Amino acid sequence: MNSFKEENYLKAIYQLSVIDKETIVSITDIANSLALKPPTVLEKLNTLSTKGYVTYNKIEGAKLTKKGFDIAINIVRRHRIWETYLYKQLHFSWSEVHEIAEQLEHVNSDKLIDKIYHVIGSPEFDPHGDPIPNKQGVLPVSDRRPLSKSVNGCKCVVLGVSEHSEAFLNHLTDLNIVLNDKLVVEQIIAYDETIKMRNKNKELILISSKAAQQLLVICVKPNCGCKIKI
Amino acid sequence: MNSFKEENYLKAIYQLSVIDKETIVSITDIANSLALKPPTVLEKLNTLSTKGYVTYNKIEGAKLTKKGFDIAINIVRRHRIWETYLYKQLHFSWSEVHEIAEQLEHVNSDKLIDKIYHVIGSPEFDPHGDPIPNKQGVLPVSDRRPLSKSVNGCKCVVLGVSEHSEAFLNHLTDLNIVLNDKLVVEQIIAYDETIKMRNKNKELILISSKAAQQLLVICVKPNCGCKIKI
DNA sequence: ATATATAATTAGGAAACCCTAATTTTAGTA
DNA sequence: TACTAAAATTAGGGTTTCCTAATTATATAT
Repeated sequence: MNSFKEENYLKAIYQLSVIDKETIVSITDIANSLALKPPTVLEKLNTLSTKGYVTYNKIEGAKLTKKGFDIAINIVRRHRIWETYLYKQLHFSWSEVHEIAEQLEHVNSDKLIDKIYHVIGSPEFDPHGDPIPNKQGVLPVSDRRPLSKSVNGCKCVVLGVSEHSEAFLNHLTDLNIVLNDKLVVEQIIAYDETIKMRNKNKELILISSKAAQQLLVICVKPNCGCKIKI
Repeated sequence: MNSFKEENYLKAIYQLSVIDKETIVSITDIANSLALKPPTVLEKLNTLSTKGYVTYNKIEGAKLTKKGFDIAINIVRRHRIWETYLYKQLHFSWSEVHEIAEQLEHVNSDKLIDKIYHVIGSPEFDPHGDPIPNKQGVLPVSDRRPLSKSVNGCKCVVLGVSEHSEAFLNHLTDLNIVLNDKLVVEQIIAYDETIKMRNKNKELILISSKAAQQLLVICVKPNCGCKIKI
């Protein structure tokens, strides 16, 4: 019975809180993320608060309650399932998928989600490498981590990205990095932490620290020395 | 740029005007069909009118302009395509399909509709026998007509229904009438126009005039004498 | 023709959502 | 510490969407 708008508020708060567990979710953050103005957000936060979906105060910022979290994580689940379905089943490109999923995620039918989730093979991660929460809202665990946390000699596979901007995705294309690529880290340049690595065709790739922080990989061998905690 | 709500108004006006070309679409009709109150509808009709989607006055009722018609018919197109997709591709039952399609029809992506329409084989009619408008909003022609317009001895095939109520669909199930059944009309009882007919298993079926008006069929042989204009 | 339903309209108001323009806090810096 | 920039909040207002209650038309039926 909760609206499109409310779902988007809860999703935004969830997504802002996931970026960094410590920092508080401020009104300004939410306003920026939803393209609204702070007073609008404050007002809505108060009603969401009376409805028991969030708690809010200046010191702690906005926090989802269990009730609010359940809704938010479910929207995220729907979004990632739809994205995967559009990509794998209807052959959309990754750049097209997000916008349509933003609409489809609000279609309220658990049975529909169950069916399309089954069709795509009930995966734990979407093609971007983002984890798909299960029905209980629990995210699958994985050892994926930013490429930036690598050590020399590490062999890893590209699982996804943590930034979805057009600019970043295009940059990866330019660098000739694609999903499921195997990369071997040759050197991490001490001065600016640029990473020198080779892909499966032994081509040399240089990637900046900034970009490496947004590229998610998994080590081929466990306990290879990389800092696997994301 | 037109909202969910506006789309539903335009669709409602379209659907009410299709039932009977002559009768005017009144405020009360629209209010009933959308579960709203007359003043609400009147107000909206005025804004839809200034926006150029409808014309309205007490004598002629609400009428779609070309602009309004184009939107309405497109929603109908999306709805019927989604219903067919849910039924044929995701194996929903017909009773479940409508409610979900009511939501999906508002998802704004022509490319998505194109894709799923292609997947279901670009049919001209949905499994209920309802015609699917093409992109230009033109309905496919067909010789389907109500069973009630039959003549004795007519052989026809069940194509669909013009009433989608639970009660009517259950009644058909009770009568053991299913889509694509071939029926042979044996007698139309003069007094109350009850139709006596047999299905492919030669079982005798009696159907009231009221129900026969809602059951859409097509004659197996053209020019068999039935009044084919719907 | 007149009384009585039914439909349309007007009036007025509430809630949801969103804004700008102050004002007040809070935090960061000279 | 005092000043300033940034963030939060308050005040007040606009639009949309929906309502109830009252009024005016329009049919319908006796």
